[in-house]
Amino acid sequence: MSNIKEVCRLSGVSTATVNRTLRHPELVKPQTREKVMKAVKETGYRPNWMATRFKRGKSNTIVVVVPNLLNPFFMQVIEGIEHGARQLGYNVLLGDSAGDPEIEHQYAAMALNGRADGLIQLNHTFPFSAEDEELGLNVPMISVCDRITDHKFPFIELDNFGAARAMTQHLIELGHTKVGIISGERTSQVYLDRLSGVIRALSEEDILFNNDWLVGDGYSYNTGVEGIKQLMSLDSQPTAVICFSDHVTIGAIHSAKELGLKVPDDISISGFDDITVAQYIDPPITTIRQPAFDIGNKAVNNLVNIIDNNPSPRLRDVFPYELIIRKSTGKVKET
Amino acid sequence: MSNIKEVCRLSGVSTATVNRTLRHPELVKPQTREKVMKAVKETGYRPNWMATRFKRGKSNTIVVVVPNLLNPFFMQVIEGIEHGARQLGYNVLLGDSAGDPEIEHQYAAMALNGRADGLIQLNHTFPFSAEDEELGLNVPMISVCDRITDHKFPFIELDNFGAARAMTQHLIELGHTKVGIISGERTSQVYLDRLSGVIRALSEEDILFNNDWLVGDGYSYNTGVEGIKQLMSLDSQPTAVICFSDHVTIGAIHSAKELGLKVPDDISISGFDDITVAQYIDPPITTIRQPAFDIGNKAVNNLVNIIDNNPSPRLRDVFPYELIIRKSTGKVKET
DNA sequence: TTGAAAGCGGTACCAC
DNA sequence: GTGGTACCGCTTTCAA
Repeated sequence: MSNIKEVCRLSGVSTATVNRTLRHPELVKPQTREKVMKAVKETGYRPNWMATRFKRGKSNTIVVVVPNLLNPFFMQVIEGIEHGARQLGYNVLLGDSAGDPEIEHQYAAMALNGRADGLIQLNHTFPFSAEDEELGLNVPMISVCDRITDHKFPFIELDNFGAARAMTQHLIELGHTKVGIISGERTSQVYLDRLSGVIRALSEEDILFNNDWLVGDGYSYNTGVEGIKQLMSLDSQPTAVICFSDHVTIGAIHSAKELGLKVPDDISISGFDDITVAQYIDPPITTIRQPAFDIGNKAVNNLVNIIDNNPSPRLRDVFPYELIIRKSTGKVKET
Repeated sequence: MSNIKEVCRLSGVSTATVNRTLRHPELVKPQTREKVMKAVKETGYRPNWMATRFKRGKSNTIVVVVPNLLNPFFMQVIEGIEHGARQLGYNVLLGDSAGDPEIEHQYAAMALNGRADGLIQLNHTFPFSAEDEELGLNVPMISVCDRITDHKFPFIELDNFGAARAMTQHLIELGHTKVGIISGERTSQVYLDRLSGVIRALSEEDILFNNDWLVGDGYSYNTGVEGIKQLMSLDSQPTAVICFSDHVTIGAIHSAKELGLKVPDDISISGFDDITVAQYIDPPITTIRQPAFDIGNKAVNNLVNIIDNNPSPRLRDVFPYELIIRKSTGKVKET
């Protein structure tokens, strides 16, 4: 790999001029410019990225910490991040934490030693460890899809309360009063917001929420499988079940069918996210669409603003949901 | 952010000693070591990553170029890459090319200016552009899941020929002789390998492959939807269809059902990849399992060996498939 | 066992 | 418009 001095030798100018030619060509006399460009071409010179970043004291890199790469919803958020980052001149370091706090810590630390300029966190757990407290104070950071409770970090999220409420209203309109939930992770704020959306919609119609119908604690297919088994083993069973992610819904529908139930004739099951496959499931899933790409895109933009010291005054950015009605929910069965 | 000099001041030693204490503690007198460590703690010193990498002339970073983040199969490969990279002390830069050669080129160029030490390519298109020819010569690079035809780059892939042959044999055992294909991208070597696996298995039983039954050119759900429509509009229709990815299979099953066909009673449909959702589809998909995580893991390991100048003598690494028989394939319908 | 010092390759200020 | 040069922060050689 050739360096700037090589170019100097060939073109007979100083490093300053070579640099100027490349960064501010308008300040260089055309003839000089040509000489330099010719030498650049001949040597195949490309400015050393490390040297440049080092000198400038900026990495133009952000870290994205994800709990799980296999969920298309997260990946769509990351698509949005990646797309935005590229447009803003940033690179994306992928940090698959697999839920391990130690790994999260490693990735988070990258923002402390100049490896990265900022951090996007797709989890709701923070600080990752006690030592990470300093992160929050010193590192541009933003939380997506979930809020970090009790900490003052900017975050971007769906109107989870409204979405859950709308889904519940949809079920009530279909005649359901016995509404169950297969929840996502209980430790998250998202869980609380969605739960209260459901309860609110029910209470607006004077329907009482039955706590026995609240099961599940995760986002996997198996959460749905087990959730349905659990709900269907109860003496009094819900006629409709809201799952907190489409993966859970897919597991739940599968499980319901295995128990001999017809969806939606015997039981209505709805989802969250509207991942692409939702429409190809049998029956196609009624769900809440999240603008995942836009959320990711907004996240980088806000993050880069923080990095550039133009932080948005607001801590919270909320995106609207969209209720997508398909075939996995239907009128309540007459009994 | 404090630097090494700060630590020098506080501990009263030279930069050399501070550095040694951190990198080769055994060479430093215990008392000195303590002094230094105390100063490190007090200042919260972390060696500047950019400076270190710059000085060492190595980025410890690899770029992964993916055509599509929404396919769980790719993502599982990337999980394997990420996991292996972390263990080897490397970071992963995510390059979502979205199939755009210009973007691929941008990411590929990172390996030419010291931004990254190497490149893993999950596509089969290369060179991305004419200028990228130099990449192949100068940059540690490895191709995964697909082979770059006509270029001498190391690659890692499934035994696609064997897998397609095994799947076809499975269908033949079920009595099928009319076997159709909904193909993945036709420009890829994977396509050719799988196609010839199917044809071979058929010819071994003296069954002729009908070219009208070869449709499709992609990996999306919609490829499957359209593929089935196309096959079912023929005068003579296949009784079994092999899809080249599970996404395609999911679309195909959905489409078949919409046409009023029962799977597998009226038509058998099989897949490739064994992504997690395959088992939750109705009917659960008969498919070829690819050891995606291991493939990714192997890829980084090989790549890092190349980076370290210990390239494996072999250009090709093949992983074994596993035939997973579920319910989307069944005995041929008597007519 | 420790310290002095020469870089790594660009960048950008300042002088001409 | 151009060139000389100090410097970013760390690493490592060499000498003490």
